[in-house]
Amino acid sequence: MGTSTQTMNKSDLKLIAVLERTGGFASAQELHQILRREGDGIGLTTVYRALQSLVDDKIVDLLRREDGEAIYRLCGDTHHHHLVCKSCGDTVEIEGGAIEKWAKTMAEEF
Amino acid sequence: MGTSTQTMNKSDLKLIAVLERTGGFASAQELHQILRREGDGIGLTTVYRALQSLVDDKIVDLLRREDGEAIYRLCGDTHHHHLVCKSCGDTVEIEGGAIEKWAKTMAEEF
DNA sequence: TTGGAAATGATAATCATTTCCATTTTTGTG
DNA sequence: CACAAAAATGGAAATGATTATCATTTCCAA
Repeated sequence: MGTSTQTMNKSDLKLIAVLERTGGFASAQELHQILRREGDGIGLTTVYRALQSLVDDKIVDLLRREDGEAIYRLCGDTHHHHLVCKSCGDTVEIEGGAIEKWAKTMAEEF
Repeated sequence: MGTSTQTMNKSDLKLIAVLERTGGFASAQELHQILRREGDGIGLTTVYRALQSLVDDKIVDLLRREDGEAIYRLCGDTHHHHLVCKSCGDTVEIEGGAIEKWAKTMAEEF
């Protein structure tokens, strides 16, 4: 299933570079367009493959837009937490500061 | 955009009934199959429309499977919380007990 | 009964993601 | 360097969920 190789190829590095440059979230399609616009003839298939392996290697986080489209961003872009829902298995990131403030609020109630 | 009408039609009621009967999450496709299997000739389009309006009226929660497929369940099926990510706007439900236990853990650290 | 609005559902269109597969690039080795 | 095997690449087709269209049917008030 996953192609978790520990080895980083040219495409992986390209994707990391774009994600660094753009910062924040971007979909596979968007990342592909950006690279194309910059003159890189990388194929959409390769973009999907690279993102997949980066996610497998926990170098990139995968989350979802409201419409279900997958969006990616570099792990460690900001201090954040992963919340995994016990019932549906879905994972979401929460920006660090916000959740800790919230935790503090909760702490007062308990 | 949203067809939030406050008025409940036959299809809406059918969908609520299936969701009650099955409990838990189900995708539009699954709900459609279940109804079909039970002899109801309801169309897939209608299932999507009914679910959409139930979500608009906050009668049904919409979440996502890992692969991005939309899944639905009756609001109030279980005690749960909505966590809204500040950065991406995504919303996820967390089962009540789990998050409160977690909050308790966090409380100890603060 | 009747006219119009709402509902329905089959079909086609859309769009992200995957699969296939043939071709190119890299890599290890003598 | 040369060459074979392995890995990477990308275009095209396939897939699958969701949405848009549109002709037909159901509802209901006058």
